[in-house]
Amino acid sequence: MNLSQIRVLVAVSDTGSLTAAAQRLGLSQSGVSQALAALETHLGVMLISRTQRGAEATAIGDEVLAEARDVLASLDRIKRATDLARGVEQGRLRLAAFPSVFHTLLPPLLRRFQELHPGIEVVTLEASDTEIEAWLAAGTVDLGVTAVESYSATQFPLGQDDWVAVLPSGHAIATAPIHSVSLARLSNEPFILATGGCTIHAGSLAETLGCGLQDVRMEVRDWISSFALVREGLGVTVVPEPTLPSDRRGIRVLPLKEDLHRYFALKPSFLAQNNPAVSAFLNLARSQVQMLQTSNSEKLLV
DNA sequence: CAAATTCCCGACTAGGCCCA
DNA sequence: TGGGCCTAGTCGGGAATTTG
Repeated sequence: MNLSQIRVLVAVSDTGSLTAAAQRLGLSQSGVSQALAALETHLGVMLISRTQRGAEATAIGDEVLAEARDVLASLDRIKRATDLARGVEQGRLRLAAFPSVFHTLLPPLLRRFQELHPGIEVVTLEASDTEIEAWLAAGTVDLGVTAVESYSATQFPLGQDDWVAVLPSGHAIATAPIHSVSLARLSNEPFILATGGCTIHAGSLAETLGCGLQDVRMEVRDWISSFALVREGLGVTVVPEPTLPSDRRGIRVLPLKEDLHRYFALKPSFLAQNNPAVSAFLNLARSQVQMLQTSNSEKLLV
């Protein structure tokens, strides 16, 4: 009996098939079959029941699997301890967020993380917040940035956006001598609804305020598209302030009278709670946020 | 509609290669 | 030399398709 056979046993149990286990371990299907058979021969019991529809642990297989997982967990702890002793830090962090977060909150944090942990590979994925939630639930990613209305215990505060109104420069409100406008006032205007791949957007904010958007002319995912449509005079929109374009010709930006924010939270996958790369990233985010808070920064990381 | 055929997937065996 | 892994070939069963 050896560690390779134990890894095969756990992989077959996790994936439910010898082929999938082989793909996970980087072996051939045949190699997995032989390793498993050798383990069963050595122990004298059938651990995995093979059928045409897949493979599943027998009763005694379940008992052996519990011990096998303990063995692999111990091995991981030994590896981590020895890596630490040698000053070697390796691993991978899969991080998902929606596009606007990659343009605003994350770059300084990712840059600092790579400086502190050059041995950890960071894989970033852009998605909508519903996709991110699904990936976190499935363990497809280790960490996700989600937009929330308030923070919960399992989430880690990352930052916040202020919402602003964007109007065509020739619009009656844009030419009026005012310094702010209410979302309630804009909710009756022809509206370009931009979501940025997030379920918290001008529409949901208006619903929260009890007014709702009365005349949504178009719904777009991309913030840049919404600015182009506003510039053409097709409607007004409300967007997070960091997404505003540098070229503001043809549009006017006004703060909202309502105190509206979009909060961002770092959320780890339940499968990644013991991942040292995830712990390292959360620790860095915590220290950066505290540093900025103590310097009286209005926003956390922006 | 039921039986026959074909296709595909998953698993196993035999034989051979590589390396410590 | 033996263990670990690979490729090629084979088998069995379910699903899909064809045929009468």
